[in-house]
Amino acid sequence: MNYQAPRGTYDRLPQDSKAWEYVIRQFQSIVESYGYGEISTPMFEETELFIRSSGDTSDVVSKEMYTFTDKGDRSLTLKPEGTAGVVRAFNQHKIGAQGGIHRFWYFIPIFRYDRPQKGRCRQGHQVGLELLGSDSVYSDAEVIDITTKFYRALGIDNVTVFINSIGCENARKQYAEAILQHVATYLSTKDEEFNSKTRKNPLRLLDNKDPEIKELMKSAPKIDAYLSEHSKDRFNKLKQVLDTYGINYQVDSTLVRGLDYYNETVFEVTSDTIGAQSSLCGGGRYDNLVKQLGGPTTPSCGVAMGIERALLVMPEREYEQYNLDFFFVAATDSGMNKVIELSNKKRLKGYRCNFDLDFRNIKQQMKLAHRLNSKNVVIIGDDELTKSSVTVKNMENGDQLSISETEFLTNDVGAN
RNA sequence: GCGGGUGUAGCUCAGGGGUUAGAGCACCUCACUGUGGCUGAGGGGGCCGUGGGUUCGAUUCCCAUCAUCCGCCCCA
Repeated sequence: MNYQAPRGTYDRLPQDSKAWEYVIRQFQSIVESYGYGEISTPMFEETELFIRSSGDTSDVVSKEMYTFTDKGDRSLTLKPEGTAGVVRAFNQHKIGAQGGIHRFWYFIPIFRYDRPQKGRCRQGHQVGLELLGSDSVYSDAEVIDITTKFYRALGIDNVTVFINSIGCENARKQYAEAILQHVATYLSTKDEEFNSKTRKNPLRLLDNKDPEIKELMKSAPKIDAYLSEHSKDRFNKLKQVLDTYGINYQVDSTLVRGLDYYNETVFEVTSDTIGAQSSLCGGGRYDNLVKQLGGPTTPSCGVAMGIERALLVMPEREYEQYNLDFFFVAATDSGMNKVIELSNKKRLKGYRCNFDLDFRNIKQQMKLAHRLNSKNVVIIGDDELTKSSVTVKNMENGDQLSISETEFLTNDVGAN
């Protein structure tokens, strides 16, 4: 029997990890420059948590969750998104009890039972951040600013953020009603499944790709008309602040989010180069979620960015070519002890060192050094042993020099 | 969950109802017993995804299944 990774999952091998680590490092250094701290929550939570936060009509909850019952008969779910866990931890540890603003970042796997496709896996990975405790438009702007900085750091040019305001819950209800009225005649021609799906979340019609629906939605009412004065002012202020930041954005009044907890500002960055899964990240405000999950009133916003998708659109870049600084070669058996001694001393100084565990002949050892991409080879044979010296060979240009052992250990010869 | 494409060597891919299934790259050995890459010569490697059917005979045709890719859907 040959085993393979479960459908929709993949192994990340060392050669893929350079790009991966680069992405994570960029994210981390950006969010840390804004004072965000890492939060790590369990990979699974009570199923109820996700149903309460994302909403039981969302596809994520209704058909994509990895839910299981443990031996204590608890219903648990591998997390399909990051926000719910952070908010749960925030409430559990009473972090918001004294008020104030709290900034978290995370890097997590997410699990969704869905048909695998380009940019879509059953175990995906996200980096994200949550800014809890501020209802200021400056908090929206900060999150959007970090998002654009992140993509720019990855070399993804001309990042455009699509933004929209979906207002407060009340406005959304009224607007949803208006949409339903607008499509009433059309709905009467469709089957029951489509009808019930549409009635549950009418706003999804806005970004539907069906040409017929697209045409129909052109004449549909716009959300602006249903926004409260407060929401409108807020959205206008946000646009001004984004201008101040110099952020490239575009208002898209059809932009809605699939998870129920969002309100007011929502945003997304897309790419047309990765096929159907064009969304690189999604975020927005969730002013009621903390309270809804049992905490204090805590207006908040956040964003989650898909790592797999970022990697798809990211331009190729050169990563460091060498995996080792020194590969030690023992020309004869008597050199082996010295090889171990010197490689360990160099390792303690932070150099990446290795040698042939099988101690084959010098030619084989050289080949191995080459294959392991070592910057230098250090040759230790009988000559070197009697002179207490080493021969250092630069593997790029083939230059070779003989230096004393002490000089080799104290100098940074061959380091660069 | 629905539709379409593809599964042949480690990788990229040819091929084709009939002895022993190919190429390029990679790998190993030797030329080269204290020196990798370059060159030359040689070599190892395959249940042709899996299960069933048709057939004298299937890796090739048919069905199923699994995986993978693309689209729908959904979303990151």
